[in-house]
Amino acid sequence: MTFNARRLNKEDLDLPCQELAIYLLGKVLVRKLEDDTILKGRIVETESYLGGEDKASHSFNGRRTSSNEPMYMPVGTCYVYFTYGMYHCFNISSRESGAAVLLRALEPFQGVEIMEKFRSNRNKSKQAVRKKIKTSKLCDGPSKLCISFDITKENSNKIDLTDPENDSLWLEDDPDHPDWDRKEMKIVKSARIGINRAEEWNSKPLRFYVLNNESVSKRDKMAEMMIENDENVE
DNA sequence: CGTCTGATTGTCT
DNA sequence: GACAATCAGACGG
Repeated sequence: MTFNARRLNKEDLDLPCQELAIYLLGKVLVRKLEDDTILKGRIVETESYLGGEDKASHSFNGRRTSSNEPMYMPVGTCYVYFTYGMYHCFNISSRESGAAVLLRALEPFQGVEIMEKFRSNRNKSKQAVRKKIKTSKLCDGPSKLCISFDITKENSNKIDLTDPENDSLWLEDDPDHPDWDRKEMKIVKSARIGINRAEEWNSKPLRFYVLNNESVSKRDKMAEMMIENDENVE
């Protein structure tokens, strides 16, 4: 049951990479499957990947291949990247050409049973040993959210999230959802996760997540302390 | 809670 | 041929 959900358009998303990453926190990713099932999750963790100087970005130094092409496409284009031989990562291109926002975690609230099915079907461990995944942990990582939402390079790469003709994947503003109070949302800024090369870019605060949200993939205690201190000052 | 390791394959050099 | 924007499971405190 949701209220006043509004689909986000080009103008909403037309922001520089880092601003878009922050803007997306609290927004809702919606997926409509072939059988019309609707999956929804609130975005609670994002990362910015800039172009040019950003060594951790696939578009570093203007690098342009058939694979990273969506990073150079208009705002709101999906860039799905296949990695580690078995996982996908889901990005949304930003205003600047060659920059995109990686979605790292969602708080699922609709279609949870389907997500559980997608997740456990991937697990190769024996059924008997298989543990039930906590709802808040269904999408607490960039590849886990792709598995839960059945997002692959094949079915979602280069899709325009703002195209009204596209009814399989889009974003919504959902300010009046009963169990979500936007005013309570505090944003933590920390270093990105899983970046090995890229030296000095490792430390830059290009990851953004909602403080105290159970679905965040990895907490940064130091960064969270900074926020607590800021509160005391006010 | 934290740290470590094996799995697995498309993509680029 | 080496690497990768990860994950699940194992093990230690």
